[in-house]
Order: sequence, then C-alpha cells, then structure tokens
Amino acid sequence: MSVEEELSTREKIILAGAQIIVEEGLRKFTAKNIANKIGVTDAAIYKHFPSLDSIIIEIINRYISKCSQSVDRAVAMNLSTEETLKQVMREHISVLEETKGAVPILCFEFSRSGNKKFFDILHSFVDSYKSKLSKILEKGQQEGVIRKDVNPSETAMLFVGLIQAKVFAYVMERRTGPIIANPEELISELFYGIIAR
Amino acid sequence: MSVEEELSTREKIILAGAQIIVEEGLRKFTAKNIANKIGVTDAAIYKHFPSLDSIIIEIINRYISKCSQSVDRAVAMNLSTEETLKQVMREHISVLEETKGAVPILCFEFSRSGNKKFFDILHSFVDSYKSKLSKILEKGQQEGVIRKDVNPSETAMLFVGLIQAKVFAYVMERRTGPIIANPEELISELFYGIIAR
DNA sequence: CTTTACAGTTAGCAATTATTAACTTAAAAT
DNA sequence: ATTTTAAGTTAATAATTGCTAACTGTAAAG
Repeated sequence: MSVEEELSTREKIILAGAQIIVEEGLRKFTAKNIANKIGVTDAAIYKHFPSLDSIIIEIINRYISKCSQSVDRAVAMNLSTEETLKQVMREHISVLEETKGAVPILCFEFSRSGNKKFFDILHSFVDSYKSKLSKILEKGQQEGVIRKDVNPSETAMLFVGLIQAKVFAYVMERRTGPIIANPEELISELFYGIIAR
Repeated sequence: MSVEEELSTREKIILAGAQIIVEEGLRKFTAKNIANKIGVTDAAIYKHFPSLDSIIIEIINRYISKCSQSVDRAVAMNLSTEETLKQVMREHISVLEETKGAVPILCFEFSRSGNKKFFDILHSFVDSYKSKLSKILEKGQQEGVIRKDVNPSETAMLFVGLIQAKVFAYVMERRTGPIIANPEELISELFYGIIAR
C-alpha cells in the first residue's frame, strides 16, 4: 500500500512474467529472466509455481478475465445499442491501458505456441467474447443502427484486433504514456469512417 | 517451374524460416526446426547463412519490401485521393494474401524482440509508410474528402492496424483460405464506418 | 525453547541451443 | 583426369534452458 513494496513474490512473478512476454516476447520468458527481474534466483521461482507453464496459465487467466468482463460491464449499463458498442470500446481501451496491452499480445503469442492447454483457454475466451459482441451488433442491425452489410462476427473480431494494432503502433514508435491517446477519435473512426460527410 | 521442385536450399531456408515464425512464433525459430522442415541437418543451414540472425534479416527485408511498394503502386495509378486510398488498402490486402500474413506477424514479433538491428529495419519501414500515407490523407483533408478531425498519422497506422486485426482473427481462429474474405467490405468499413446512414 | 514450514540459496542434471570443425561426396572447372 | 568447390554430413563445443536436490536461515506455532 506504500509506494510500491510488499507484493508477494508469487505476485511479482506473475507481473514480471507478463511484462516479459508483452515487451520482449515468449522467447525471453525464462525462469532466469523472471527471477532477475524480481531479484531472486531462478530456483526460487519453483517454490511458487510447479513449472513455467503454470505461470503462463495464471497470466492468461488473470488478464483474460479482466477483458471478458469488459463487454458485460458495457451491457450492464443499459444504453442504446450504439452507445453500448461505444462503451464496449471504451471499456476495452481502459483494460488495455491497465494491462499495458497484455491481452492481445498474449492471445497472439499463445494462439501460435502449439500448446493445446493455452490455446483452449484463449479460444474459449475469444469465442464467448465474439458471440456476446455479435449479438449486440445483430441487434443493432435489426434496429437499423448498424449497417446491414457488415458481418457481425467479423466486426466483433475487428474490435479486439484494432486494439492490438494500437499496441503495435505504440511499440513501433517507442511512445510512452497511454497507448491510445485519443480513444474517442478511434471510436469515431471505426463507427463513422474516415470519409467526410 | 514445374509443380514445385528446384528451389535452392537458401530459398527453402527463408521460406521455411518465415513459415515457422508466422505459424509457431520466434521461440520455434531454431536451426534444427528449419532444417527438419526442408530435409537437411541443422549444420547445413550454416553453409548458406552465417547465423540465424542473418536469416531473419533476410526474411524481414524481403517481406517488408514487398509491402513498402504497395503504397507506391497505388499512387502510381493516378486516381482521385479517395480512390488512391482505397487502392492502397487493396494493394495491401493483396500483399497480405501473397505473403500469407507474414508482414504483420513479423512486425509484431520483431518490434518486441529487443534486437536493435531488426527493430531499426522495421522502424524505418513503418516511418516511411506512415509519412507517404499521411501526405495522401492530408491532401484528402484539404480537398474536403477526408474528415478534418482525424489525425493523418494516426489514421495511416489505422490502415496497417485494420489489416493486423484481420490477421489476428485469422490466426486466433485457425482459419484457412484467404485472410480477408471480403476486401471491399473491410475497405468500406474503414471509409464509411459501421454505422448506418 | 524447540520444532516446523517457508522461502530462499547453491550446485547440478539432462536436454536443447547456436555454432564450428573435420570429413564426404558429387558435380563443375581446369 | 585431376582439382576445386559447393553442399551436405557427423561430431563436438560452450552456453542456456527447465527443473530438482540438498542445504540454510528465519519466523511463526507448539
């Protein structure tokens, strides 16, 4: 509760591990690198986790669940369909800032890692996310708010994907501070396009 | 020229290496994995490249240069500003399909790899891409075709971002076939938004 | 006061990695 | 016909990896 101290080592492992995956990639996710980052030896890691994989499982579950809730929170606000969708984006962006872009990166890394356990967790997250968002989009289409010619399921994925792309831009330009400087601009572009009316 | 045979081993190394990075991630990019894929031993790799890093450099340069040219090709067609921008997206999508999504994934991997040489190549690519596209967008704003309240540089990155988002969905859902099933739908979403008019 | 459990250490193992060296072989160049 | 070269092999290297075992100190529980 003071400036920074007194996170348990277990907690530090998870945070350091996630940071390594996000900032340096899976290849640098090693017991030694994690241990160095928190000031212990690599063997100490195994006092808190049975394996490196189990750390990954914990990281995925923890970050993914933050993201899962974002759609539910937006829906719970009982807004118009258009505002609900905008709110989904806002919630998303706020999770993104909070987790420093971890979720899309974790998804992307582990969807290709060949580890079935990781993939299954991620896949079921993406599936449920997509179906929730698709339903909102379909409702919007019935109400005439959303263009009838957009594919709800594809567009749902576009919501997550766009955010991942923002992380890429952020990293590539070595920016600091918030990943998405102007959330409303991004939302507006996605919703109304870039063409003047 | 026949069905498939007679690529040089050097060429096979580059193709297999890129495929591994794209489909399985940097962690699996090892001499042994590449060698297995093309039916030689790991030591044979070093007859063609001095190091694994040099393979990566070649992969990045090769795929990135294909992508760099896409804006130039679109500009060379001398279309209206709006059509030029749409054509940029089309060119982009066609490079994407041709390279099986490699560029965005390579960018994703190497933007975080911590290797300065890799990062620099990518950075200068993104920089030049962004400035070319920004200029077109600014021209569009002066002509009143593009919304004045969008940031040209951010929007340039949105062009890449949308495509990355599609690759993200493609990978996450382990799809096969074209990455972007309906290019004109995506282009239309970017230009006119998802909201009905 | 002693015991126990926890959280760390050092040391080490077996596997894997990037890379090199020494050898083979077949084809091209002389 | 011989030499050279290219492109492969096997075998070895040093470093790094995930993980375990055996040890140490400290603080709470009895």
